[in-house]
Amino acid sequence: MRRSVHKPAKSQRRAGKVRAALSGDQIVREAIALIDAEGLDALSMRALAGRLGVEAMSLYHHFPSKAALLTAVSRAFSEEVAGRWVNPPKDWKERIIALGRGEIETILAHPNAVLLMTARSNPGGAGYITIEAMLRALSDAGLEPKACLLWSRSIISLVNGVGAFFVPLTAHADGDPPTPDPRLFPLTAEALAIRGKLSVDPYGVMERGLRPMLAAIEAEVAAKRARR
Amino acid sequence: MRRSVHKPAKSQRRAGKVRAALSGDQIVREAIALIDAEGLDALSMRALAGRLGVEAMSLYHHFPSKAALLTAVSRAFSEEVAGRWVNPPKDWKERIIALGRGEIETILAHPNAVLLMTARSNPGGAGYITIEAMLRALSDAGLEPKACLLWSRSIISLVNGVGAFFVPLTAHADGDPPTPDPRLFPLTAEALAIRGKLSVDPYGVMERGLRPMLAAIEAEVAAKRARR
DNA sequence: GCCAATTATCTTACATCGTAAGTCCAGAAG
DNA sequence: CTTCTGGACTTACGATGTAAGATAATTGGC
Repeated sequence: MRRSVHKPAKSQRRAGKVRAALSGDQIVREAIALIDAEGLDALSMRALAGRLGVEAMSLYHHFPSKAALLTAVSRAFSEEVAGRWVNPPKDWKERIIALGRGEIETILAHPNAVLLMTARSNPGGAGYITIEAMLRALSDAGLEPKACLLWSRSIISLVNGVGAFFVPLTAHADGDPPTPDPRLFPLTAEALAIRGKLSVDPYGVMERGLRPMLAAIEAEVAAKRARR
Repeated sequence: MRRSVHKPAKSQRRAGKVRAALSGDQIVREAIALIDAEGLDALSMRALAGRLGVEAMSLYHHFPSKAALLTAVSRAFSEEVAGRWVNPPKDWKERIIALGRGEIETILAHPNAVLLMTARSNPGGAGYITIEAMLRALSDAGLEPKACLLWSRSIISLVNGVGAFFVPLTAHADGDPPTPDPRLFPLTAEALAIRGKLSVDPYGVMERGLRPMLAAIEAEVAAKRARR
């Protein structure tokens, strides 16, 4: 038994020719491909390794646990959102709307990952780009840090919720077929009936929900300035 | 010693004829207790059965699958929201705010179940009460069904997001400790620092985000009426 | 009260999951 | 070359959801 070194790899050789068969990025890419193709539940360490032509345990040399892998995947999605955010508008309101659009685009591009994207708020690393951009926009609006935090949360929730609404429902493989009784819940039944054939622009829906909030923020800042 | 860590049923059988008297409602109640006490991940069929003095497979006579059980749990939470919604206000805006308050109260009462409550939208059965109430309020506001559906989604997302924000973060045992680099993401780092010591009223935050949306709905209805 | 039918529970078993521990090999360093 | 070492492989374990069937408790008919 030798002394165990046990250190999460930070090596990252800068020798430009190392042809590592497996890299963290490659694993994350393949994980996303698997999720897109077969759903979040299909992402097991063995299945993912199989796609990479490798055994399951090999993945643990790049991520300490499956949870860490999922965090990395979530971070990759955040980066994708940031990537869609090309030449951000100067006006902070338009900037926030553009951010929201990128978020929804990414959700719709990876419908099977919607839970990952909406449930994990702290992706770490480069995943903070979008959060920082959001806070920056709110800060530019004139809010102080605490208000930035609270409003950002409201905005992100709204955007994610609208995005999630527009991913095609998964035909609920789980649980029940819970169609509401039209006599007890007439409006709900009608809403569910429309639900499928709804042809509206997700970004328009987001914007209609978002603009009133942005206007309220503007008014809040103006009011505080006037009071001072 | 491979088995029989617990076997209460057998002793009961020996002692007499007292049976576990298992019912769907009781299972759901115990599931909620387990989630509240030990978290969502701790809810396994065996653990739940153990709490009920029963074997795991017995649960399958009341629910066809674990997913169905979770749906039933989610429905129970919806019913709890409805239960908090005593004497609803006349004004549709106040009614929506009251609904949102009940939702957040329920989320905060069951912090470990926040994912269940926010991710499952179709609880079925009596769980539709709150959705129906929300749609009814929007309908009273003067919106037509399609607009009701879209706006309800925005409102629910906002409310759930604000509620989820205020559940104490679980120090997420999984994944990474993703503190952002303050040089790259100064605002994010600051926000995370405030995050813990934030003392604000969740309901106030919700209301501040919600009222602008409700005002926008009112304006939308008024505009359409004027146009006609 | 007794027996058959029904219902709810238990037993056993299996495939799959995440992952701990240890083995093995190829390439870099001396 | 030899040695070191990092990454991939093998094996194994406990936990999970649940299918299939055995078994016990309850109920309804007489």
